[in-house]
Amino acid sequence: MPKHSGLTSKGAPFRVARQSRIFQDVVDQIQEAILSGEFQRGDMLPSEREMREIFHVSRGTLREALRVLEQKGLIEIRLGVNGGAMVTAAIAETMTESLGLMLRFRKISLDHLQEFREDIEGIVTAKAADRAAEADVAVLRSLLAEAEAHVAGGISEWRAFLNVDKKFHQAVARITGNPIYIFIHNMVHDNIQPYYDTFLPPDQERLQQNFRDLKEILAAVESGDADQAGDLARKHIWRFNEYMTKRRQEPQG
Amino acid sequence: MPKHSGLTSKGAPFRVARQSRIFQDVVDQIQEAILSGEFQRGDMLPSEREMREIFHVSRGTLREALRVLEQKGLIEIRLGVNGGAMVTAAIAETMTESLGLMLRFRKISLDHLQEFREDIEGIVTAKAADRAAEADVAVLRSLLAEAEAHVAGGISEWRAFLNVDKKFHQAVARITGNPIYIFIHNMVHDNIQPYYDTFLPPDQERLQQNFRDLKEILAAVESGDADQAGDLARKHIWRFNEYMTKRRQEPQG
DNA sequence: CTGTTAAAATGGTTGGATCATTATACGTCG
DNA sequence: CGACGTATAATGATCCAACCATTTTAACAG
Repeated sequence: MPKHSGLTSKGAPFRVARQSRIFQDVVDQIQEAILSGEFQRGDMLPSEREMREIFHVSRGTLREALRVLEQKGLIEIRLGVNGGAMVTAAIAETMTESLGLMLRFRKISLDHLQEFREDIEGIVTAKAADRAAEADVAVLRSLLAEAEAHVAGGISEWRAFLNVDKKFHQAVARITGNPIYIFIHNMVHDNIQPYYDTFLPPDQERLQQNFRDLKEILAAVESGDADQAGDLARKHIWRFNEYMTKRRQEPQG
Repeated sequence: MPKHSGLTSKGAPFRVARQSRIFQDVVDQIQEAILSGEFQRGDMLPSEREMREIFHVSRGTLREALRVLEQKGLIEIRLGVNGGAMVTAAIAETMTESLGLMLRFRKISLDHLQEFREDIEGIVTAKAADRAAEADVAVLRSLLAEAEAHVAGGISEWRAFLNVDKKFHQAVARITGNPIYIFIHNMVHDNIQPYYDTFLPPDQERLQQNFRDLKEILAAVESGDADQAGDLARKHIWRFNEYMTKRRQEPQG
């Protein structure tokens, strides 16, 4: 059971009524202050010794509250003079970490994640094809040119190419205009990437294949053909997944 | 920046090298013990006073570590004798909470979430139509019958109907065989539900419409028509979103 | 002006004491 | 004997006061 969801879910009119847990009250108050905009991203919370007096709690209790807020991705704590708790908004990062935990916990497998990634990439790309303005397409063209340069450089620029590839897909996600797709896309990508790094050795043929994929995807987006753009994106991811899966099972043989 | 992702992402071979933070070391050790299976779900960690001696840290430091693990969804702490830190695996719940934070933080809007939900529901249902075995269909049929009974009961059973509706969609997600879809589906649902409760008053006509939707979706799944199943599911969600959006803007005038 | 050093602010850690909660064992009374 | 209250002990929650470690800033020496 989550300690408290954003709104009282389930229609149940009662809360768990757990008194105790003073630090939770501190967490709630600070969280509200942040969410209400009273503290903006980048603002510093008062020092621990000040807040200790404000809330009338011991420093230990206050620090437990700060640990929770830090883990939620709402604040970041730095050391030294002028240090302290700074408001951040790294919620997406904590979700990425949670997905990583699920993977390591075997609640989901890499295969599952790969399947999901195909779908997300397909949907996102299809939507992008529907909604892309000329300026958006220009961004993609620019990234494609960058990628082409790295292809010319051969496998020595493999990593640089992958970096541009990531930027390309991020740019596509951004075109949808819906930040959830950007979040989900990054979350999945960041958790799959380490496996690519481990099991996908640099390879000239795959470098070129990848580039051709991007080129075709861009063409489909340009022409506004959502269905084809989606299909191409799915196949693009699928190819990589397929190859990685093979490589992943070879070594263990 | 996330304190540490599941694997060293980005290919950067270095860590941030922050010494300090003894509690982080404790967090890492306990987390590893849990992820490695040394502690299974339901197991109890030693008491604070025991762990204080094991790790050679003060109780305050240890408690900060436990707070972090609790917030991560890895443990749950209960009070009283026989209380203590119990290993749980409520990672999905923390992600649901994080999505709620994003909503409240205005990093994403309800409209964005609704769009995403249409896509997820469409994909999931299409996949279910592809993969449903006879036993799976039987479960859906049973749920549909349950729903029908509540429809007959009229709007007084509105909430009961919604409950079955949720179960139906969850069952569909389960048919995909991919736990990510279940997670994502629940995460989105649980964050949207409160808005439905607030802005969608019970209504006989909508109750029947909803039931008809489920019936059609089941039929599509039964016949294995993935495309139609996906379309129906999308439209099903879309209709509700559309209506809610209208109602949501009326009161504000 | 530059490099070094001292001071101060701030988070991090410690130890010990006490309070609050709760399962369990015990005992009392019907 | 059984139901109900009560004492007990284990465990987390909180507090307090001191001290350590890190880092910025200012003062200072050359």
